[in-house]
Amino acid sequence: MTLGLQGDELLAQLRDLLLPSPTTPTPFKVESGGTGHPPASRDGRRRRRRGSKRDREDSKSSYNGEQQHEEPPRHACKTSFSQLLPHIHADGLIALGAAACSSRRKKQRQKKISSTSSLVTSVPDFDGYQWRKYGQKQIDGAMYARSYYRCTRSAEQGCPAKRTVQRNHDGGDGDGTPPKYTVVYMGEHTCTANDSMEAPVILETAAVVAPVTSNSIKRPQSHDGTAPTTSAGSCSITSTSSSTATGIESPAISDITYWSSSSSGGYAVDDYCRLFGVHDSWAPPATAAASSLREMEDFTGPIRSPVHIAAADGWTIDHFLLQLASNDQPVSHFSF
DNA sequence: ACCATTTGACCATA
DNA sequence: TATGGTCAAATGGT
Repeated sequence: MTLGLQGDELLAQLRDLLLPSPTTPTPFKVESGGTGHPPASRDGRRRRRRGSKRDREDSKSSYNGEQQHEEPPRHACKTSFSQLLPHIHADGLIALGAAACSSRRKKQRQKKISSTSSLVTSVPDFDGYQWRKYGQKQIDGAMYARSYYRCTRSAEQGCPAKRTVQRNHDGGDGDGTPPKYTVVYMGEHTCTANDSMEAPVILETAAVVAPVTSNSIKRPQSHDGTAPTTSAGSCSITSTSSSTATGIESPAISDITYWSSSSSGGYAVDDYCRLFGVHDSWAPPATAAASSLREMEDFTGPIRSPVHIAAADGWTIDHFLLQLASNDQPVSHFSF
């Protein structure tokens, strides 16, 4: 692959981008404890079980046959996040509702995440973080269902980071172009990567066609044909944020990156595009309320996207370009 | 048996 | 009321 250019320097930058966020001290303290709440009224909700695959197409909701992304191993998933949320007051989250402990009826919800950013990519899965899917929904007017993910560490560390992935209308429709997905990130990662594997990494995915067995951060399980994970990489990003604007300048990205800023927190999901020559065209999601988009000039925030480098021979190669920056081990490459 | 995924139900907000 | 977002039981794969 080619990280050749100012390798060390770029890595250093990447590291700077990566680290701040995950390890950024947060104004709040999340307690990872309290997860072991009893499954209160466990059946407070589910009544009937739909057919295994899908037995209701007429239903207004869900499953549209697309969007199956991987799902990282769930950690303390079943431990209700609601338990944690009340303690979270990160810039992005506003806890709504009241205590949510016993009944699901009182489940807590948070909304209004001020820090959001979106990006369009053909490989939404590899963004260096591990996500756990917690829902999928057919959005009104959208051709494909939207998948909801949250950081796998949300339970353990109360990381408020979330993201939604939705396939765009265009692309991937047999015309040879890989499907594009609009990934919207919400909230900042406050989790600290302790485990080697879950450390924020920049992933380099060299994919050329072929349904790859890329095995970067996630499990191969849902990587069947529908899995968007691999394919020629490309991306562009839009972001509505601004808080930690201490980014580095990436003079060369403007032509492929757009972002809008309006709130706080930022995802610089993009540098890697520049760094590794990933290209993509920004396809403004039809309904994307992405406000004012403007060319990205000063780039800020941590890198959260995958790095895709064209691989020869049609093989997909995933590399972990960067591992936790905390150690001075600049780069680790793994080829699969 | 365990674990990840699916997906209808539930809930909050617009 | 409509829609989006979240929960968690059930399913299916390993």
